[in-house]
Amino acid sequence: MRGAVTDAILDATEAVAVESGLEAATISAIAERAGVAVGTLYNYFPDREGILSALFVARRAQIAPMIAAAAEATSKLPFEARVRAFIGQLLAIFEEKQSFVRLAAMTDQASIKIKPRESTLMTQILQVFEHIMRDGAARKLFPVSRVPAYARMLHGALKALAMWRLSEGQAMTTDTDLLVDTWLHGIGKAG
Amino acid sequence: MRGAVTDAILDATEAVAVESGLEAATISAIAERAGVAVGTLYNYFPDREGILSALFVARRAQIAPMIAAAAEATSKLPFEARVRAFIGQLLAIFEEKQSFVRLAAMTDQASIKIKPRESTLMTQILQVFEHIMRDGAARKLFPVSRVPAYARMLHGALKALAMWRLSEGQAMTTDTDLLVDTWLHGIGKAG
Amino acid sequence: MRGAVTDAILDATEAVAVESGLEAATISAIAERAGVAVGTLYNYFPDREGILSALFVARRAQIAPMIAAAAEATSKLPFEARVRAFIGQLLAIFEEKQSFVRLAAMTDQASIKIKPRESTLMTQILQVFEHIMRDGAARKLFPVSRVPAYARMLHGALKALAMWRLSEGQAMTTDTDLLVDTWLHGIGKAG
Amino acid sequence: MRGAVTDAILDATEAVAVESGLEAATISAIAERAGVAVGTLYNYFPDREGILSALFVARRAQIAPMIAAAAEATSKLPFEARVRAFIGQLLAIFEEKQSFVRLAAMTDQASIKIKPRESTLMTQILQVFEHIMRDGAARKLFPVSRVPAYARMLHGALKALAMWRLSEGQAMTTDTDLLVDTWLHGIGKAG
DNA sequence: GATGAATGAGAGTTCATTCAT
DNA sequence: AATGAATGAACTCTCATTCAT
Repeated sequence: MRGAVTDAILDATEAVAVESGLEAATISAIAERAGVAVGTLYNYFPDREGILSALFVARRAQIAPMIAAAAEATSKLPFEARVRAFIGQLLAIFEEKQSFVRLAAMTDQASIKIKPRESTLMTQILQVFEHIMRDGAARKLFPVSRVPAYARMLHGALKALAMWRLSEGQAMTTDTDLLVDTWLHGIGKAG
Repeated sequence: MRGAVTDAILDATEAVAVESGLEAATISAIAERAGVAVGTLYNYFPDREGILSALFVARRAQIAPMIAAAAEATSKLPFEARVRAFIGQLLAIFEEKQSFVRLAAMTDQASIKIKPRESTLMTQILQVFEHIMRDGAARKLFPVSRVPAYARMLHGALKALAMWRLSEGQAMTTDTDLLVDTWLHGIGKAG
Repeated sequence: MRGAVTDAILDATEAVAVESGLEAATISAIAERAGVAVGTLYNYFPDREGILSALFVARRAQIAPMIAAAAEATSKLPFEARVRAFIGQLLAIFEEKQSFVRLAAMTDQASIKIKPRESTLMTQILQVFEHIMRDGAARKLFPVSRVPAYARMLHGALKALAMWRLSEGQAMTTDTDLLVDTWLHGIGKAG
Repeated sequence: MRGAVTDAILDATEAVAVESGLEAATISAIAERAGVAVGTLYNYFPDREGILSALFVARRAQIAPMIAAAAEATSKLPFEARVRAFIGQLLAIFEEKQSFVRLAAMTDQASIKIKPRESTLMTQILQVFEHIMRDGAARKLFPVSRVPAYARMLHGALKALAMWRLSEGQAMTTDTDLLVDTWLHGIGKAG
C-alpha cells in the first residue's frame, strides 16, 4: 500500500522535527528514521519542501475536520456556552495531537517558506474565532468592529496558555474555564 | 568610528532576517546587504553565531531598558491603571522598534538554538506581567494561583494583537484600551 | 567494491602530496586527481585529517609488517650479517614502495601535526636499529651507552642514501654493502 | 635604520615558525610578534614567500660564512683530522644557531616551495662533505666513485645525530669523536 | 613610512538531489 | 519501486594582500 510508506516518511519527519527542530529534519535523517533509503523519499515526494508541506497538509487533514466538527457541534449554542464548548474541545484536540501542535506552533511565525499562510492550523482556528465573534457582534454583545481584534486576542491567549502547558508537560483542558471566564468577564471573575 | 560598521552589519542582519527568515541571513547575504566584503564580518564578529547573538543582545540592550523603565514608571499605580499604562507604553515601544519586535516574535518559539530562553525580549515582558499579576493577587483581585496563567494569557493576547497590527502596517497604540478593558472586565465592556 | 574508491582517494592523496607537498593535497585537488566529486570524499572519510591519517595508516599497514618480517627474519644472524641482511631487505622494501617512502621522509621532521611520532615508518625503523644495536652491545662489540646514537646515525645515513637514490631515480639495493661496510669497518674498507 | 625593522620581521618569523611550525607563521602572526603593523611587512617584503625566503637567505648569509670558514680553516689538515675538525666546528655552529638549524631541518625535505634546493644550509654542508671526500679519494683512501654516497651518508648521520640532541635539549659537540671515529673506523672502534 | 580595516579568492564541509543498479 | 553512492552548489571561515589615512 502506497500510503504506508508515505505515512512512515511523514511520521519520521514529524518526529525528527519535534525532537530536534525543523532544520534537523534533513533528508537523510528522515530516511533513516523512516527506515527507508534516501532515494525512496523521492519516489513519494518531489523534494524536501514537498515532504514538509505534505506533513503539514496531512496533519491538517486530520485535525481540521476535528476542529470543524467542534465548531459545527457548538455552533447552535448561545454565545458564552459556544465559546466555552469550542475552546474546551479545542484544548482536548491539542492534547491529543500534542506533537503536531508543538510543531505547528514552532513553525507558526517562523519563516514563510513552509506554508502559504492560509492553510495553517492556527489560521483555521483564528477563523473559527472570527466566526464566533461575528455571532457575538450579531447578538449585540459588542460592536462588529471589534471582531478581528477580539478573535486575535482570544487566539493569542489560548495559544500562549496551551504552549505553556505543553512545555511544562501539564494537561490543558482544565484551563478552559479560566480562559473563557477571563475572556468573557474579565479577570477576577472566574469560577 | 568602529560602531558604524558593526551597526551596518547588525542592521543588515536584521533586515535580511525580517524579510526572509533567520536562515536566509547567510554570511554572504549579510555582507552584501551591509555593503561590505565577507571577510569584514569576521573583523567584527567571531562567526555567524556571534553576529546573530550580537544582534539580539544589541537590540535587547536598547529595548530592555525601555521596558524596564515602563515597568518602573507604572509600578506605583493602582492595578488597573498600572496594566493600562504599562501596556500603552509597551505598544508604543513596539511601534518604535517594529522590525526587531517582528524578529523577536519570529524567533520566540522557534528552535532553541538561537538564544537562552531567559534573555529574550518576550520573556522579559512576560516577567513584568507576572510581576503585575502578583500585585493583583496581593490586592485580592484574584487568587495567587492564577498569576502564571493570567500573565501568559495577557502576554499571548498582546503579542497576537501587536503582530497582527504589525503585519497589516497599522498603528497599535490605539488598541491599548480594547485589550486592557477586555482583560479586566471581559468582552463587551470596553469603552 | 567499496575499497576501490577508498583506494583511489588515498592513491590520489599520495600522488598529489608526493608531487607538490602535503599542503597541496587539498580536498579539491584530491577529488580531481581521484576522479570523483568533492562530496564523495566525505562519503568515505570524515574530513581531510581523516584522509591524511588514513593514508598513513594504510601504507604503514602495508609496509610495517614487511619491515617487521625483515627484522624477524634476520634476528637470529650474527651481528654483522644481521645488519647487512636487514638493511638489504629494507632497501628492497623502499624500492618497492617508493612514493610512500618519499612521503614518509618528507613528513618525518615536518611539524608534528600530521601524526603521533610513534606510529611513523621512520620511527619503526629506528626502533629496529636500536634493537639490533642493543644486540651488538650485548655481544660486547661496543658499550651499551652508544646504542641510541649508533641507531640514529645508521638510520640517518640510510635515509640520506635512500632519499638521494630515490631523487635520482636510481636503484638503492646495490648500496647495501657500501653502507654496511662503512658502518661496520669505517670508510675505505668496503668491498 | 632600515635593517632594524627587517631584522625584527625575520626574527619574528623565525620565532613563530620554530615555535609553532611554518604554517603558523602567518602574516598577522609575524606582524604581531615583530611589533609592527601588517602593512609594514609589505613595505619591506613583496609577499609572504618573500619573507620566508629572505629569512632563509639572511640566516644562510650568517651561517654560510661560518661553515665556509670552518671548511677553509680545516682544509689543510690531513684527511682524518680534517673530518674531525670540520665536524667539531660544524656542531659548534649548530649549537650556536639552534633555532635556525631546527627550522632548516624541518624545512629540509618538506615541500619544495620554500627554496631552490641549491641555496639550502644542508646542501652547503653536503657540498663541503663532498669536497672533503674528494680529497680522501685523491689520497687513495677510497675510490672516487664512492664520494657522493660517502658524503650523503656522513651528512645524514650527522644530521640525525644533531636533530636528536636538539630535540632532547642536549649538547652535541661532545658527539664529534663518536661520529667521526665510527665514520672512519667503523663501530666499536671509537675512543 | 606606518597603520590596520577592507577585501575576496580559496579552503573545508554539508546536504538536497540524481541515477545506475 | 527501492537503494545509497555520487554529485556539486552553497555555506562558513581564513588569511595574504591592498590602500586610504
